[in-house]
Amino acid sequence: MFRSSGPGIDPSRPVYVISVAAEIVAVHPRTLRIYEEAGLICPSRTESNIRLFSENDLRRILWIRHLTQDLGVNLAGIKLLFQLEERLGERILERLYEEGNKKSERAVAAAREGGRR
Amino acid sequence: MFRSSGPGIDPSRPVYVISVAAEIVAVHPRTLRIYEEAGLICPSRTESNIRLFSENDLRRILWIRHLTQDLGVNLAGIKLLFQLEERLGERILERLYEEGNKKSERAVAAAREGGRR
DNA sequence: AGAACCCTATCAATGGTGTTGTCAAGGGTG
DNA sequence: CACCCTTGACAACACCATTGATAGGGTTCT
Repeated sequence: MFRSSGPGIDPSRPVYVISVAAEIVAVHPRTLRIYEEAGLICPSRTESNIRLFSENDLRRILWIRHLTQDLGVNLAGIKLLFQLEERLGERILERLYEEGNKKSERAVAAAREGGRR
Repeated sequence: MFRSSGPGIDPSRPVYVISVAAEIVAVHPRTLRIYEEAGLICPSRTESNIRLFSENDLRRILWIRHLTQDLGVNLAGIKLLFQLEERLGERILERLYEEGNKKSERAVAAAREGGRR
């Protein structure tokens, strides 16, 4: 499903520093920090406290983007949805809104292509 | 659970006109019309097109109030949550946030007491 | 060492949302 | 007839989401 899910590549591995992550998902770094403050994402940190985002983090960000930009849900609503997801087992929201997710994944793939040029 | 769930009283029976319903749940009538426009509530109508709210409608409104006022979720988010509830079977959200609901029910009971004076 | 990035924290501008409020013009009912 | 209901529009107010800039300080790489 994910371009980078090939052999030897772990989608949960933290690799992108905030400026790179922000460029890939086409969002201001400030916004990513706000998402983290709101408890919506939780990127890893290096020993020297620098945020590192994984592919899974990017996917989560694009999912948040879909909810806010396309559906108009605010951050409080997204937080509630994520809490629901935790309690009801993994991929319920995503199963329900697969089209949105596929869109997100295409966007990631495209963005990563673009970021690589 | 509901004071009015006694014998002979149907919580799904449409009885309250908008001004009465608004007074009971302590919300402006304008707000209730906006909730309906947003697809969050669907009160019955008389033959002459006048809205009639049931006890269940009031409970739903107080649930919406809890989500917006206490949790800060916006109407788009609530709509999504309601869609989830529909697809995942009845009272999932309410089971998760029982304290909020009990609060809502106490509020309804109190409001109806007050409205009766 | 210096450039370029990261960190936190703060302030501000912009556009959008939620809620209440009011006005108008018209219909139903005591 | 008075009063409440209807829809539709407009406005005010406060708050939120996003982007942007700034300051002071740390990390990484060349």
